[in-house]
Amino acid sequence: MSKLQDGFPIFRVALPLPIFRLFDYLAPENIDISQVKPGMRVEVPFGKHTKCGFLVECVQYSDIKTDKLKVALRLLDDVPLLSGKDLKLLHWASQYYHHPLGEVITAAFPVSLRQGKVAQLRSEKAYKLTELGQVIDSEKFKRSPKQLSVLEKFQQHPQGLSESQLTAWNDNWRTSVKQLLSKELLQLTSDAMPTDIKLVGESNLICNPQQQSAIDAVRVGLGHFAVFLLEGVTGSGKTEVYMQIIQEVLARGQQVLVLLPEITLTPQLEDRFKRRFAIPIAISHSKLTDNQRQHAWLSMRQGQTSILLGTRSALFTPLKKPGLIILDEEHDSSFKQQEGFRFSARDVAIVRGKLLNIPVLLGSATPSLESLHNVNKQRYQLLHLPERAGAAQAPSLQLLDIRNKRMHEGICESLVNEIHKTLAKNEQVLLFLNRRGFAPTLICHGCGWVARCQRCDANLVIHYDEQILRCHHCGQEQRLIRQCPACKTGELTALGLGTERIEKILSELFVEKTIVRLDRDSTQRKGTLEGFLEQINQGDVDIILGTQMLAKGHHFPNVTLVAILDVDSGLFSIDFHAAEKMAQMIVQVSGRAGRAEKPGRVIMQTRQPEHPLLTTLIREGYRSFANNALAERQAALLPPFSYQALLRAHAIDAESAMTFLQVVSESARILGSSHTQILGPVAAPMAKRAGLYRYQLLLQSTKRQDLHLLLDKLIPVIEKHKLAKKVRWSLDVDPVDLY
DNA sequence: AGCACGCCGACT
DNA sequence: GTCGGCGTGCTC
Repeated sequence: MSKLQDGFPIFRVALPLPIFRLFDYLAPENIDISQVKPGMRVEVPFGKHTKCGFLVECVQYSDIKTDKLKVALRLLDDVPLLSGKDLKLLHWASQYYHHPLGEVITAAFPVSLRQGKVAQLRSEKAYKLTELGQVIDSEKFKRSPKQLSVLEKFQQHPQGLSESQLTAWNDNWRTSVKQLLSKELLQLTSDAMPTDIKLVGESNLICNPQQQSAIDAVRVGLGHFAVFLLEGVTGSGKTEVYMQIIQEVLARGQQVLVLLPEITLTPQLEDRFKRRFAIPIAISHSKLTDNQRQHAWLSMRQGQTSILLGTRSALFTPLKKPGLIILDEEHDSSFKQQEGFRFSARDVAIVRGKLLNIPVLLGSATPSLESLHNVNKQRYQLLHLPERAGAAQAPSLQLLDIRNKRMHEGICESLVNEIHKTLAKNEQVLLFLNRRGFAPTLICHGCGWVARCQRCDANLVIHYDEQILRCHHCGQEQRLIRQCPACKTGELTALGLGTERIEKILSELFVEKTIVRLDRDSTQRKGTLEGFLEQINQGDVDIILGTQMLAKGHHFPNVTLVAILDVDSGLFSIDFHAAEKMAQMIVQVSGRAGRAEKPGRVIMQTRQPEHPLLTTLIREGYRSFANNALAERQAALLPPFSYQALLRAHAIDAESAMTFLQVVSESARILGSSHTQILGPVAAPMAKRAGLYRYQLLLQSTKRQDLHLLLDKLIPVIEKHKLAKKVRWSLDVDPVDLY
């Protein structure tokens, strides 16, 4: 215990470590303590090395003996990079998700700032032609077409081009520009930014009354906290609503944060925003370089950019003048971070909106049950858009009972006929199967041997194209074998269906037709997806086949028939979220099809035509389904009518993972209130994965406060446990995947 | 997390 | 006799 003389304060510092403690340091000498503010980055000695931490507070006392305290090396910022409100948000998140503060704060910063680099917005370089460059003759560049195209680009822009303009034109400009600089055909220019970019954006579309009232509702709400749930199917004009509200926020001189679940969706929205708003738009997602993300982060912090479009990790970007947070496709589980700091970007966005006192706009065609529940509780305001803008009709959903029907390897004969009819009308067909590869099982017809992954409790998936067997859980691969390793004589058979196999079947059934398969395997190379989409929209494709990828974002106006080949696989899951996800998937896939004059049809192959989930969804729509599902959750006291936290543990041996959780569960039973339930520990649904044995303990309570108090008490027990290092454990508050 | 310390098996 | 395996404990 040490008290120091006045004016000799102690820094309490959060370090990016997986431990819950803060670390105390003596303030550096010769420092003006009145200028020191929480949130500033501090460089501190730590063990053998030095680390970049975050100042949490300045105090006069420390529980650490004075001789043990080290002196902080230096402050890295003149002013905190995060506002007091954003720091408060991070403190809240650390407490709510029971994750160490240092790691939570780290998550809010771009990589280079985490490492203690100077937070300076690097000004962009710009280039223009030299005099020599202006008179170059193209003959000399026959063998370097890339350089020639760069030169030609510059000839069209004599004032010069900035780095971001070049990137917008062509991602791979750097090498050519470098070469042209050394040939003295290009030069750096410090002239003002070229002004030949289009300054006037497209004008607003005319809205229908529902769109207009949604816009008005949020507009009126600007300037204070409120949550709006914009419910509107694909084609109902959600984006137009977003853009008109954004326009209003911009007019007030404020900034907008727009979050999307996936990277693949950003370019489309970016395009539409760029056409509408004649201002720079910052983009932030994990496929960008650290520098690009830092640039977006700093330019929002300094108020140089007013719109940020990003994924989950962009949620914590500081905003100089926050005006609105939009979270599109709010039901999407990608908003939940699934490792490390397991936060829900949707839920944290709402808390952020509350702290910043600005509205949060959630959008979806298939709102999550949580959000609908919050609407019912009048915590969120519902804004409903009509089925589809204009004359377009909602696609019709129908079940195709395939029991005892003649099948062409997974495709029912009557579906084959429907596909023929659709193609005959020169319309496109979309087939959905959420399983990639050729077949999920390789089995011996002679002895029943099945190809299993050595490291996981899973079968190996046949990838016929690549002639390999691959585990979809750990990625392990081996050559596709031809002989049964067990009996050496039996015939090896591919059991079950994957997209690769369906593609083969389709090419046999529809010989003359062009078929495109879109899944993780077929679109691995950068740009292939874009290429396929272009091909599809030009009408060069007859049948589109794919996985989950197809369910998001992309719209195919000439598709009039959508078939979901295996709808049953989502109906029988141990995870209570499965039904909700299945219904959302069906509606999202069906939203890919059709337009005004050509309404779409959705056919779902099933062996469960009476299943209440399917029948409710089809006869009464998503909202009825959701109401039923909520009633079921309420009866079973499942979320959102109770609160959950899942403690996962994995280890090389099953024994230590299990013992660890047993010890924790015993403490939990003692420490919990009468409103908390401790379920387990049990083996995870896939008990062995990537060579590790996995167990889990579910904590549940009808009172959120009780659950969190229990977790507060449990964390020290977990940390102190001697197996805590051997067993890898993680705590997931509000889990969305019970796997 | 990263690193040091420390105590037990197969090797020059 | 040592080198190194990873179990344990500490970092202000």
